[in-house]
Amino acid sequence: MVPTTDKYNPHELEPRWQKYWQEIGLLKATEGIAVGDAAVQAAHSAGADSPTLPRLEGQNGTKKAYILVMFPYPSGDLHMGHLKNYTMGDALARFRVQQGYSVLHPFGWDAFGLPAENAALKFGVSPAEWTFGNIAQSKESLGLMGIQYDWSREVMTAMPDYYRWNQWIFLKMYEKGLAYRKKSYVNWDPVEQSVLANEQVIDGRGWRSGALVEKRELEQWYLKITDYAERLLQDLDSLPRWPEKVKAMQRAWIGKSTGAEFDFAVKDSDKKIRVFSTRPDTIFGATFMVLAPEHPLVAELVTPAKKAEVEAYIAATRLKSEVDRQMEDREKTGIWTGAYAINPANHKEIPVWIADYVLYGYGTGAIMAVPGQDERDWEFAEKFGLEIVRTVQPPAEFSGKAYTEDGPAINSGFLNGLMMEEAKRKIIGWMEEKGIGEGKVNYRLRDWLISRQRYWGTPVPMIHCQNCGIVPVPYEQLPVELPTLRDVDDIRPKGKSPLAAHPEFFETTCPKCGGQARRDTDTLDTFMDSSWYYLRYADAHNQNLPFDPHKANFWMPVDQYIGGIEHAILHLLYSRFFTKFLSDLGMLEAQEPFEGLFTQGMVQGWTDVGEVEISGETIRFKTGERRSKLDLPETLTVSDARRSGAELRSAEDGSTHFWKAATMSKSLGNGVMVGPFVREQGADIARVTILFAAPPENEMIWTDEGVQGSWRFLNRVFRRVSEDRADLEKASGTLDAGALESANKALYAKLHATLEKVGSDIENLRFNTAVAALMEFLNTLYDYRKEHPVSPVYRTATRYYIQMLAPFAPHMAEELWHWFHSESVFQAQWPDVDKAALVADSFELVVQVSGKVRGKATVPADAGEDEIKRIARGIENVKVWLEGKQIVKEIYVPGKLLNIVVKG
RNA sequence: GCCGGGGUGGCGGAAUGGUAGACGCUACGGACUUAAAAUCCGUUGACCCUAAAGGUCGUGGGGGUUCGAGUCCCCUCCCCGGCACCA
Repeated sequence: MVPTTDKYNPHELEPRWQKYWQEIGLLKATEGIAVGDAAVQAAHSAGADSPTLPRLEGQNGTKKAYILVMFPYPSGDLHMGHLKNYTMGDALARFRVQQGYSVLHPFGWDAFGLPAENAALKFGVSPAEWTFGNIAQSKESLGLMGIQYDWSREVMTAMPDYYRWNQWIFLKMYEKGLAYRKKSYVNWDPVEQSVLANEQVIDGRGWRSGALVEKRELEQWYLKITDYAERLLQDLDSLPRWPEKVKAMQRAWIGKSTGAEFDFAVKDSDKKIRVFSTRPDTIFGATFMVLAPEHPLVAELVTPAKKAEVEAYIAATRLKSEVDRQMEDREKTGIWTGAYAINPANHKEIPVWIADYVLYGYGTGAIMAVPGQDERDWEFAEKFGLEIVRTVQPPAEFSGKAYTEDGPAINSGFLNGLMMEEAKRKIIGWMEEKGIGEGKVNYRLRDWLISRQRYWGTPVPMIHCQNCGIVPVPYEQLPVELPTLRDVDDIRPKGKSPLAAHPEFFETTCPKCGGQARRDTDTLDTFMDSSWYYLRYADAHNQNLPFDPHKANFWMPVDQYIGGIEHAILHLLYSRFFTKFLSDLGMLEAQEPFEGLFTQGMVQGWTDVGEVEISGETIRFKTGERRSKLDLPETLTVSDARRSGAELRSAEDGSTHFWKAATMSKSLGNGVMVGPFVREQGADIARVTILFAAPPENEMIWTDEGVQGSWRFLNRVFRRVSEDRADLEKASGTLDAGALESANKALYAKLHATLEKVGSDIENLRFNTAVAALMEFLNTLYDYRKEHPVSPVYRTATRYYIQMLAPFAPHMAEELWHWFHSESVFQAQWPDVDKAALVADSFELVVQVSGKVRGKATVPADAGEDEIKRIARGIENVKVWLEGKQIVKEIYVPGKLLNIVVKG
């Protein structure tokens, strides 16, 4: 017998039930078999009191639910901000368990990466030790919150039995021609001392270090994600349960544009300049050309007279960082090469310029400039006095410069009079006929630069042999293990991989010729680790493959993925790419990894930004550290502060401090830490606070008042059940839903309405309204008990109530459930909604006169329209408003409302 | 500039075209207490008028569709997020 108590005491009951869930393996996932079925059946055959039949069709008929939260970088002690998405995932997973689904709710660690290296450098511990320490701490916090995972499937990317499959996948990609090496200008992060992929450079800065990236010409490994560009774009349309925002960002990143690629001959030369344009129809208006300064043709085209100037410009461009190039406020610069090209459409000679507004990395690195139809070209032409010819007729009222919309072609020879689309078709046909070009689709997406010059990652499984060139490590030799480096100086970034200083690692023999060879000393981008971890959960201990396709096919796709918006492109795009690749390999049926995606809002905490001085309307900060972290100016006005939601509070020493809600973070030190909070207040209180305070996609502010509210609510639940306990334990007849009267009938109806709402709200992750419905129904239970004894309906209501509470406050629900039942509340089937109960036998009729509410009456549900009208006209106030008026028409909405439209 | 999402009480926020403001927080009043806390009960969009009732206005602003609009359509302002010389 499980011990029970009669006073709500989270500290006592929470650890007890956490232990119990571990013992019964509540979230142990099993392919194709409903979790807990055996236990449920045993409980039932033992005659346990349960409102519904157990789910017996588990073996083959059970639906699966794969609930996944983005696995974290192991960062040690967790605060409430970390816990929000885990709490959401846990509530959803528990709900699916209650519904009898086969649930996979796993957890793991994105354990490779720079923070561990940085910590190693700072504290002199090995990255592995630091990581393991953090994992232990984080796990403890998760446990304290009662968040349950199938820990038997825990994944840790820094373990050889995980990253060997990174290497395996990399080799498969190499076999398929999707992993390749090339020399190119790459993004170099001077702080991380490593290269970065395009996606990892935000506004010209490293996504993690924030350092301005430099361009370096290096030979690196790439993954050919561009081969999948079209599918990555198209399949976004197959994801209705993704936020529009994320899909829009991915579409923009892929950046598909349709146009043509074609050649311009160079005057007095056999060279050709190839350009890409989305508006080939405007070719007659091409009055000059522009090449990117890096374009290789520049050196060949430049005339001797212009050589010095052009070279100076190229040199100046090279000195500018990406950010500089953008910060110049778009003032166009450029220089004429002295050369001319021939416009193939009208055979005019047009000058060839170079300018840094043309990017070498996109299209062909050269453009035909059509100032009449392109704002940038117009600006350039205006500045340098180049010819402007309109080739699309703007509407009469048009007063701008370049006209970029549709219209009939003019000054365009055989295209004249055609609208844009038609003109495009015709000119592309003409180009193809003449052999100077063809229709072309271009993508902004670049291949994924995957090698990194850092230690704490997966070694690239490649061998460089003087005789044979690049040779892949044979599959049977995997994993290529990362050597344990103990000396901090061995780890320190030096501009090339730390592994390059370790002959014991890189010295090897060539698998092909057996001669002396050298291992690749770079490591793989850690985003590779997270691109397929969700598949490893399906089969976490497979020694022969990354995962068994059968198991992956059972669980995939992930039904609900929950995580932060910061991965809208990075992780989510890479994962979609990997899923498609593995699917092409025949490893997986799913074309998309995540069927439902939810991006949760941040958790904010009230933060003391620092002491301020106030003179009149002006607030001046006396301290600066937190202020600058929050991007606040040194002085601001009182009204601006108020408008931003900030508060001025007096400190104990009499000074005034500036307080503001800010995202909880380690660096601000404003996080409500899980351990201390749960020990003082309780896990269920924290869970309810997180889930109720705001819609989950919004940011929420963690406040003491919110915590108070959760405490009050849970106490009221506990008190209600506890006060009725003795009566509820007594047998009190059976519930006959069809024979209920008045208050009992109303309670039953409200119960089922709540049941339906809570169920659909959880499915749609609207936890805040689900909790609100539970609060509302609790008020109903209190109201009922003021006037009525514990009855069969009330017993059922209480029982369902505990079940409905369970996803949110699982510890309390389990406690209360065990007062009356011997199995877990999560093993009792979620009740079915009695649809008949939702049909009331009377309703409150709203009577409007000309659209304004003038009266209400309770009427029988089966009242006919004529009777409704009669009742409505009998209402005193309605009579007053109808007095002396002529009824024009009456609109009756059955079960709801009657609108009497009058005139006069 | 372009794209995506928003604008509802003092606050967080509810509302399949059908009673706007559910639920909670705050505040105020009351009960309990020697007192405080906790708890419980009540009030809490603005305004008018009440003995009871009732009425007017109200979802950023302006127009429209409709018997009826927070919700649909057009215009406009503002806020948040993303992208931004991508030819």
